[in-house]
Amino acid sequence: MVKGPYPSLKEVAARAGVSFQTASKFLNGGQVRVSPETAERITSAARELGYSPNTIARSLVQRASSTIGIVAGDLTDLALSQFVVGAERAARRVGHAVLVGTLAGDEEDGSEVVNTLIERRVDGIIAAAPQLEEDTAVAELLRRYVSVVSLHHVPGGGIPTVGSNHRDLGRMCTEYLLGLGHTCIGTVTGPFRRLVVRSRLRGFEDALRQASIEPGEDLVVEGDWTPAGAASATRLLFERRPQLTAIFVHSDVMAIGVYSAAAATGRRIPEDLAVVSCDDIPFAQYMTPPLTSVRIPFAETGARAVDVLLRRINGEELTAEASLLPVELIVRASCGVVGAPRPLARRGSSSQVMEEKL
Amino acid sequence: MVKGPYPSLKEVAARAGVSFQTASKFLNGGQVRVSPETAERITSAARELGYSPNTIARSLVQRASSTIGIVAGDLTDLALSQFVVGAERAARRVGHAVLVGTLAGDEEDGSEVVNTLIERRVDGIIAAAPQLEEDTAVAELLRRYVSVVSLHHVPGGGIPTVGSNHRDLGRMCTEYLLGLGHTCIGTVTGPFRRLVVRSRLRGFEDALRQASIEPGEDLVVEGDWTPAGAASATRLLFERRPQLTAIFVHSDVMAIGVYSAAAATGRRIPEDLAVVSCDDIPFAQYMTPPLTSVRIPFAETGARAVDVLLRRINGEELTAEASLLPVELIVRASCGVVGAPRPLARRGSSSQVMEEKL
DNA sequence: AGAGTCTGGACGAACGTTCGCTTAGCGACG
DNA sequence: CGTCGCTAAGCGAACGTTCGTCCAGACTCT
Repeated sequence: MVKGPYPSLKEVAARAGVSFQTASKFLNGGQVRVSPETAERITSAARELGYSPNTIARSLVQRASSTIGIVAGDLTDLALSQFVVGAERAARRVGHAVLVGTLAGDEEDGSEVVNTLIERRVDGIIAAAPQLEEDTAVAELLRRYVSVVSLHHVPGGGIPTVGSNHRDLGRMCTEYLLGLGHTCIGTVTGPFRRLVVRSRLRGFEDALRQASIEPGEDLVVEGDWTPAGAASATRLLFERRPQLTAIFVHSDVMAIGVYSAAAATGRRIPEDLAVVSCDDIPFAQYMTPPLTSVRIPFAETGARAVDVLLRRINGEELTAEASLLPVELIVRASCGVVGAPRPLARRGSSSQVMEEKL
Repeated sequence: MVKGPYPSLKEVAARAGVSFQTASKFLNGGQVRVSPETAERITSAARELGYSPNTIARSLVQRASSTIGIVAGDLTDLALSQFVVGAERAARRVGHAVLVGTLAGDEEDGSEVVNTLIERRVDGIIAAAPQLEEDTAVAELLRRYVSVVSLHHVPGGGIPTVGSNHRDLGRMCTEYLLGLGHTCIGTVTGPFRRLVVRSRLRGFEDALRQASIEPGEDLVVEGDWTPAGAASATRLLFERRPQLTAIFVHSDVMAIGVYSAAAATGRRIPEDLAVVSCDDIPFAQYMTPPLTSVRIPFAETGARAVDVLLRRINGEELTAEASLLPVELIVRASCGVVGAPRPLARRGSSSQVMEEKL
């Protein structure tokens, strides 16, 4: 199915009786002076021919593609897909298109994906793949060729990050449980090799110390983001500390495992065990009992990432290494608080300020 | 942060002491004869300079961008994100990149998104947005400019479709329930304006008729893909037919609502009510009881879509209007069948044959 | 009335490739 | 010994834009 070639500026100009450069300036270039008659002739010629500017040629001379690349991890993950959606909309609003490369399999060659983007001369790249935290080859590639903003930490540094303050997040959740009167609180985390996980853990420990509780190592069990892994992690916590009354778990998907482990050991939620989680996926409100969880603004983060990236491309030197977005605790019944949800918010980059205080 | 300009072929050639056209032929063009010495000189010059071919310039002369566009609906939907991942990997494997445009808000201008892709001269477009079923403006645009393959029906026809046979799917689910001995079976569907929904409904009716059961209209209630909507639809079914013992629901997310409505009316699953659903999202196995659901191969469909698109671009006339992929019923406890999951598969385009038999 | 200043538009060059044609050199063949 | 054919490489043109410069005419000012 070969569709006809697109009409070029030359053809439009010929039909309008002007030089193609004049047509170019009028149609695509911004501010030009043409007489009203020629304007009309060019406009209608373009309309009749169905002219559509060839961005490829434009990019070639302007040496900018108006396209940004996103290297995404598992798009099936709700967090990442929301991020991509937010980024794409923001990019489109400012006239940029988005080229995505996925990095699903853990042993896929990230360099290959990045090279595809670089060969297409994207103006910049947004890295949104957790596995890039450990990939020095890709980090090198990114640093070398192109402006980059990342959602996660990239080895070697020098790449600005956007996201939320996860140390704050960990502290907020823990403080919430402490405020409810819990004193023996465990946590089921994501894999330790992830920086977010370690940050949340630090926040968890911060809060406990501030409440004069020693954050024992036996209160922490590493999970693997799956319900099954979280379930066995939870059972381990119960064995170590039968008197445990609250759990801070690092994802809603793992919270499912926490729920089932609680049921399996005869504990009721929230009467015997309070659970607070992270992500606030849509499903959280349909769990029984509905899950209290931290909403992380992934879509907004995507938009922010685009914003930061575009500024870097324009040569702005951004001050903060990290661009922070506030998270919000969505209170539901899993901690025993009933009635209308009472949001407990942390606003703006005040989060950063708070971190610096400690 | 302005990164240095990329080295061009001319620079590589100068360093290697050859003409840039020769370097071009050797590095990017396939089959050329160069002497071993020059080959070596060009190779090392390219390596030392960090040469990366400029696909933009290449696209300009070849009039093909090696890029395909995907117009995607709500990427947050697991089905669509899996589809996109599958498509992207398949495209990359054959040297194509993927430009995505999202169409999240129901009243976003689809034409704008498609225009962005067309201006970038994508070689073809994959439409993966249900809302395009009703958008004639976009349909017109697509038909006019570029090769297209769609996941959904596009108004006006003429655009090949990939996906699964949903009439078969509906029949399969219903037959499964009939085979279990149920005779009063209701269904909670998606919105009727979607073709998939109507196809599944036809399959549902096919199966009932074949079992000599009249498919009464009161057995069908339209849902809106949300758990809340599905819950009230389910209650309506119970009011109309208190003796109902089985429900075929069109998505796992809605199945959550079915479960809660069953609980609210004092029915146990699977003892009093059998539930079979569609999508088989990861969460289905963690519901209580685990949900029997139809696995639809979204990732494979994405890969197939790329395959079909590329063939169309190359001028192949595909025979079937629809390229079909088999679905598979994943049996879990929600229909009362316990023990090891017993997959019930429909293979290949045999599905199509079966549809034609009726 | 001549010099200066706009205004509308034309024109050449460049962006980094690919592609087809030409050419220099060289051995082989009739 | 002239011609043919082959190999390795060069060269010009083209792809569809943007951008800066140039130019002819009309108008203004002194």
